[in-house]
Amino acid sequence: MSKHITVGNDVPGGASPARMAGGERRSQILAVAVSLFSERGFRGTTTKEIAQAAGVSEAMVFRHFATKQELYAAILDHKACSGGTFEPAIMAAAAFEKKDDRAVFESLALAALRYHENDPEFQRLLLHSALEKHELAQMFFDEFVRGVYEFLGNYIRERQREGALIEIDPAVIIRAFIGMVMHHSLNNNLWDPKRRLLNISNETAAKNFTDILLHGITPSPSKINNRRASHANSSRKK
Amino acid sequence: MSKHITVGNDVPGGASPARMAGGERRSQILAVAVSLFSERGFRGTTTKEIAQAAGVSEAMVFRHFATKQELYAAILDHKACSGGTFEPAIMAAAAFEKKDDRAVFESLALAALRYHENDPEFQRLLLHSALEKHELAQMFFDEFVRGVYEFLGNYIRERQREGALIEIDPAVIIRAFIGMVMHHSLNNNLWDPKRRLLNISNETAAKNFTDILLHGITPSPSKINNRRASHANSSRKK
DNA sequence: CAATTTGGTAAGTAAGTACTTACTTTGGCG
DNA sequence: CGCCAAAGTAAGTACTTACTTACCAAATTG
Repeated sequence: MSKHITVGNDVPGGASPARMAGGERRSQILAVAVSLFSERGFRGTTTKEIAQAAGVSEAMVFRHFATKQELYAAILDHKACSGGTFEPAIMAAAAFEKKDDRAVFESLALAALRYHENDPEFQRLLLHSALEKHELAQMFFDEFVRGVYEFLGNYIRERQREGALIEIDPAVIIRAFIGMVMHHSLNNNLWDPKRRLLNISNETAAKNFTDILLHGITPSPSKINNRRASHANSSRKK
Repeated sequence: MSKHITVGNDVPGGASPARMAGGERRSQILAVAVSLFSERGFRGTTTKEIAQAAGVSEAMVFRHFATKQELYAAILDHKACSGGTFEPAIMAAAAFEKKDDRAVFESLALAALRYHENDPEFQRLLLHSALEKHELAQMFFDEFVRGVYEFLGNYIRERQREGALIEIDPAVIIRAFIGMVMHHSLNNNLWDPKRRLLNISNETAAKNFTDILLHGITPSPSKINNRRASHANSSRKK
């Protein structure tokens, strides 16, 4: 009889007249909307474009999401909460306990760099919503970024008490380090996707940023004989 | 037929119903457009809003700027070229010649921080145009940012040859430092204008970022007795 | 097989949108 | 003053946008 056709819904190119189950279609619309919103922003994306990209009529979009705003909210919600934000605290937990400063910062940087490389839409989406003053962008900042500052701040304060780190306002240290990492991601995703100014792997970036944070760029006398051999840094290959 | 009621052309603010000279009105329209575009982006701002904000009819906007695009281009042009971009090379020229690394980086950071504080619209405008993939944002990046990388890169390479700086890819150093500074400005202007996470003066920020860049955050053995006394780090206050 | 629900569409609508046209006012200058 | 160019406007135009309405068809169920 009627075989339950699990429609191998191949959207791209070949017009699939596929009739999807409700939830499926909904999440498919969400997915294409994510990429369009991140590309063009909320105001720059039309519901017609979303419908076309999903391969359905505009009316279908509005069956699943009452308004364009609701669709946008669903996306930010999904991205900021369920989808992920990569929980750096957990990833570096081991390093935290061992008080291995290098590992703490390097693994944190690497996680962030990898996350943004794999999901560049996220950064664009967040920037768009911040510029458009969407409340959900503020919410993300308040919850997630603040959490990072508190967690890392506590770690730094402890290490300062132990004399392992010098006495600079921990918030400044965090801002400096997150600045290196996020600015680098922003360059890769937004300003210089061709990597013309700087083309290094995430691993190299994380290592170098951590080096700079921990030791600076001036030679410390006690370590002159201890300088690292490898740099293999191939920027500016144009 | 035509009941030409001359609606007393008064602007709500009790402003002048003035009839302006051409150039004046043009730059006034430009000014209000800057603030609207930076607030809502190109697509998010209507020509009607611009006209209303300038206190004239829409037709006047199109007399001065043939299209909305042209108006936008004029703005970016003005902002990126004549208006300013603060030419850091010149500002730090003395420090460059003296090879005073601290002064070079600190004055550069301070200039950038001050510039963005005085003209936060610029950063928003640039971000908007980058997200919207306006060619002029790319042009700004190619010309200005690339220039900074080349200029600073040459300086760093020279200092590395002299043994005053360690051998890290200069582009990485520049990215790291610009990252600290720009990310801090972005936080102040976009994410956390209330400075809840970190509230420091531009001077303190420039000094601390330079400290971190040059010496890192771990105590260098040879300088233990030489640790700075003052930090007065007062984040999170007020 | 009807009956009913559910995925889907074509063709609207009202309110924008960038941009134009045809016209009126104003100020300066001989 | 008279006149004319420039500053200004009201009221369009052609098109797009978010969102609706009315209808269809393919499953699922009894």
